[in-house]
Formats: sequence, structure tokens, C-alpha cells
Amino acid sequence: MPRRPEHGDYATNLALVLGSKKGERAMDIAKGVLENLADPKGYLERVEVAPPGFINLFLNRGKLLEKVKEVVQEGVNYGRSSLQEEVKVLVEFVSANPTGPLHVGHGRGAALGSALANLLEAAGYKVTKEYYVNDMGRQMEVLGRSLYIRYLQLLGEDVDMPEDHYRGEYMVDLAKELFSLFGDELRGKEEVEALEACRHFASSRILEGIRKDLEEFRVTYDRWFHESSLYEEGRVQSHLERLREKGLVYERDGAQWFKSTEFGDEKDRVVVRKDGRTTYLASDIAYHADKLERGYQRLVDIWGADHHGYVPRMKGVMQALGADPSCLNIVLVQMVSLLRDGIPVAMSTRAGEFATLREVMEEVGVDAARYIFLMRSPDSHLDFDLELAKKQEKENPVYYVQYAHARICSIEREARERGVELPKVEEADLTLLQLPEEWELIKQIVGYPDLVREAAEAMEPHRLTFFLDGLAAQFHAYYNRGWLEPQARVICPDPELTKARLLLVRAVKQVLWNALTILGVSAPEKM
RNA sequence: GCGCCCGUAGCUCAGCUGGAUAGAGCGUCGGACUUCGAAUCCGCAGGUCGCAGGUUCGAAUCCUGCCGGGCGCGCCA
Repeated sequence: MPRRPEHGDYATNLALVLGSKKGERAMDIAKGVLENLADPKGYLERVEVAPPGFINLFLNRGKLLEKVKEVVQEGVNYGRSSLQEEVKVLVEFVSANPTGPLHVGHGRGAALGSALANLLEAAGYKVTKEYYVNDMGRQMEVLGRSLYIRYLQLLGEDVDMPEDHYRGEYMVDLAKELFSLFGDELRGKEEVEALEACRHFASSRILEGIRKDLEEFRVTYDRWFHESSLYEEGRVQSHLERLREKGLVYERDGAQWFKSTEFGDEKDRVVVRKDGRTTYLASDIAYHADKLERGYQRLVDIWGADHHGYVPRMKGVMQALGADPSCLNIVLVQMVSLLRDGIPVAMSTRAGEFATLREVMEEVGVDAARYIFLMRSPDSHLDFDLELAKKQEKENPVYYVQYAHARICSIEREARERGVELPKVEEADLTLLQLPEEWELIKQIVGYPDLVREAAEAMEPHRLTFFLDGLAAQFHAYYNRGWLEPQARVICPDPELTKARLLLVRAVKQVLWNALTILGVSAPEKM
């Protein structure tokens, strides 16, 4: 899409690229392309060649106007497409350990994962959303002991909480809850048994809290996959055995190692420790094998960027499992720094200083929080200042876009009040739309389906936020033109023109709604 | 030391996979409300795209080397 109008509505550098490859003059190739250009459906008004070899395409107005009618006819389905064949994709995201409440970093992953899942679905993929619950390992033991200590403290015993345990205030609350259920019953039991009860209680209650936070954040899952289920069925061991037969798992220094160097990793990785316990990598091998066995052709894992060092070994795991490593797409989302009045807020789970997702939701609202998380490329660090977000609430970008939607709803309400019926698609003569602002709006909404496909392919929902901002800006400019020019208003003196404009504006509203919905942000009819 | 990400306007960031004169929001300054919602719009100002080379018709975009910031480099997850 060229910037300057004389370069057409679309432009291609095809001839320049071909010219450099074949060593021919680009201008000659461009002219040749022009002569052989087929346009059976008449989409093109005219085509020009410009030095040094650009081909500029000017779209046929009438054909574009028909597209506007399609927007209204297709409604919520406009912009959705279907792939040639069904592709099953599994999006796994957040997957935070159930050792404490979700913090802002998880919020970013949650917003991104859910929006990406919607986006892929809109592009025609068959999407499943999954949360991997790490309910095994040392951290779970530490969690159980942390709760046990809080519980004993509650009963008046003098026990110290070690530095490396979970010291957050929420553990005290859990201890109280535990006490109200069991009284001092646990104190009399064997420690092993009490710890097991604490572990189970803490992790299930915390996981329940996580589920509720996410639901409130408009994030839902098709499945919660528990790491422990892999062990109950003995599948971790069986997959390790299979890799051992392939020579990809071997013993050294009393431990079992996965030969990830075979696939480009810088060193081999331990899967079974000297003491016989498996590592998380062993679980991940079984888990990803399970994903493949379930028939997913494409696996999307969304990780915090601090886990980037694990990418090579996971790619290696895919190859070891006999899969193409390119079918595993790992999206690394950079850190979020939560600020309060410009001052960084510490976000350590164990130290118990929280910047929870719940806090953020309650302070700035779900719409604003989701939109801010989704505005930037996952590759960029994100500064999220709570105070600033609150102060600027009314200037927040999300309100700008939502306002455009609400404004159109308002226009439609006004039209009805004045006795103007909203036109049916066949009743409107769109050729009456002659303002440059209208042409710009038309071009933008017509380009929306391509945007959805491209954003999905790049796995970059943030492109939608920039599209939305641009569409809203174009609409607001259009609307404001009617401020001083009553004949440029949607509801104008000419009834036929009014019908055409109402239809256009309805198409704009539909596209705003569709894109906002993919992002999981509401499109209010009133604000 | 090695690896990944980032470096674009005063601030926060886009830049559509190498195109034509680098964009937006916020902030500053100046304008537009007798009503289709001013949560908006219009305009001014603001740039050696971190630095230096290279690739070619053409580079913010690709390659190399530096500089600066963030994050990793466990028989933790």
C-alpha cells in the first residue's frame, strides 16, 4: 500500500526483484507483465509502470464498493478465512506453577496467548488452548512445607520460615483456611502425611485462584494438563526408554542425559538425576510427545523470555521425537516491568512482594490491561505504570478505539430516532460516496482480511491494535468533517446519501467489533 | 566469556519480511463545541533510524564488527 496516491492503491516491486535475478532491465519486465496481466473480474481500474520498475495498481471503485457490502453481509465472519485443509494447532500459554498468584508478567502471556488463539482461529486453524500445570517436583514440596510452617505458626509454634520458601501473605491466608477446615488436626499427624496434605491443599487452592483470575481476564482453556498425569501413566519413563533405544539418552556420572548436542544444543541435558528423580525436561519430552500423539500439526508454546535458553533443547526434543522442529513455534514474550509512579515494583513470588494480575485488572480494568499488553510486539520490553494507566484512563488508546465503535452506535440510534431506517445492503447506492475520507475508510476495511491472515501467520496480534488505531482515527476524522459541513455528516440532508453512509459506517463498526473481539477487548455501544 | 531480545521524534512505541518524501500516541504550542457524543478533530514544532563498515538499482529492515540496556547460561522450574 503506497503512501502517495499517484502510486496507486497497491504497488509491486515484482519487476525489480525479477530484474536483478535475471539480469534484465526492470522496466522491460514490468512492461511485459503489464501486457500479460489478466484481470478477468475487473478489479483493476488501471495499471501503470513507474521507474525504476514499479508496477502501480489502481483499484476499480465499483468492485471495492461491493466489498463493503460483503462486510455487512458477512457480519461477525468478515475477516475470517478457512485454510485449504484443516490444521490442528495447540496453543499452550501461561502455565505458571501453582505456587502463587499470577503476576503481571503472566498477564502479558495470558493476553497474548488468548488473542493469538483467537487470531489463529480467525485465520482458519483448528485451535486448542491448554495450560500445563507443573504439579510435581521440589517446588511443590517447598510449597507444602511453606504452608505447614504457616499453619504451625498460626497454632502458636515457634517455627522459622526459610528464606527460599514461599513467604507471601497469601500463604498466611491459606493457613487460616486450612485451620478452619482441619483445626489443629494436622499437627498431630506424621510430618510426611501433614506435608502431603498441605502440598495438595495449597496447590489446588492456588490453581483454583489462578483459574478464576484468568477467567476474569477473559482467558479460558480447553484443557488443564497436569504434569502428574504423565507420571501416573508411566509415560515419562516409557518415552525416556524409547530415546535410550535410539541412543539419545545415555548414562554419565550416575545421571541420565538427553543428547541435545545432537540437535545443536551447546551441551547435553540431564533428564534423570543421580538420586533417580526426573527433571522438568523429562516431563516436557513426554508432554510434547503427547501433544504430537494427539494429532496437532503445529505446537505454539508461549514462554517468558527468561526461558529462551531452553529453545534449542526443546527443538531438539522435537527432532528426537521424529518431528519437524519447525512445527514447534516458541513465542518468547519479553519481561514486563510494573511501575508505580515511575518506581519499579519488585515482583518476586517468594519474597511475597506482589504485583498481581488481579491488582492490575482491578486498577485499570480488563479492557485497558489487555489492550496495553497487546499493543507492543512480544519482542519489546513493556513498562506498565499503574499510576499512569489510571491517570490516563480517559486518554488510553483502548478508549479511542472503543469510542469510535460507540460513536457509530450512537449515530445509528440517532438515525432511528429521526425515523431513518438503517438501510438493507441492497438499498444503498454506495457510488454516492465521494469524499476522500470515505474512500480511505473503504480501503482500510477492505484490507482487513489480509491483515488478519498476515498477523496470524506472523503470530503477532499487536498488528491488530495498530490497525484498529488507524481505522478509528480515520473514522473520527471523517466524523469531525461533518462538524462544520452538515452535508458531510452521515445523517445528511440527502436521504439516498444518508443510506449509503449508514451502510459504510455500519461496515466500519463491524470491522472494529471483529478486531476488538479477536483481542478479547469489548466493543461497547455506549460509554 | 557465550547466547537471545532491544536501541527509530523530549517520552512510549509501530514500520506490513529489501522499496518511492521514515509514522502514530503521549507531551509542548496554536486553533475548532447553536448539539449525527469534543473520551473527538485540524495545524505547528520535533529525526545523523545507537556507531562503523559491507551486500545492490535501493537498507530503519539483510551480513560483519563495535557501543549501550534487558534477560539467560543448574543434576531449579
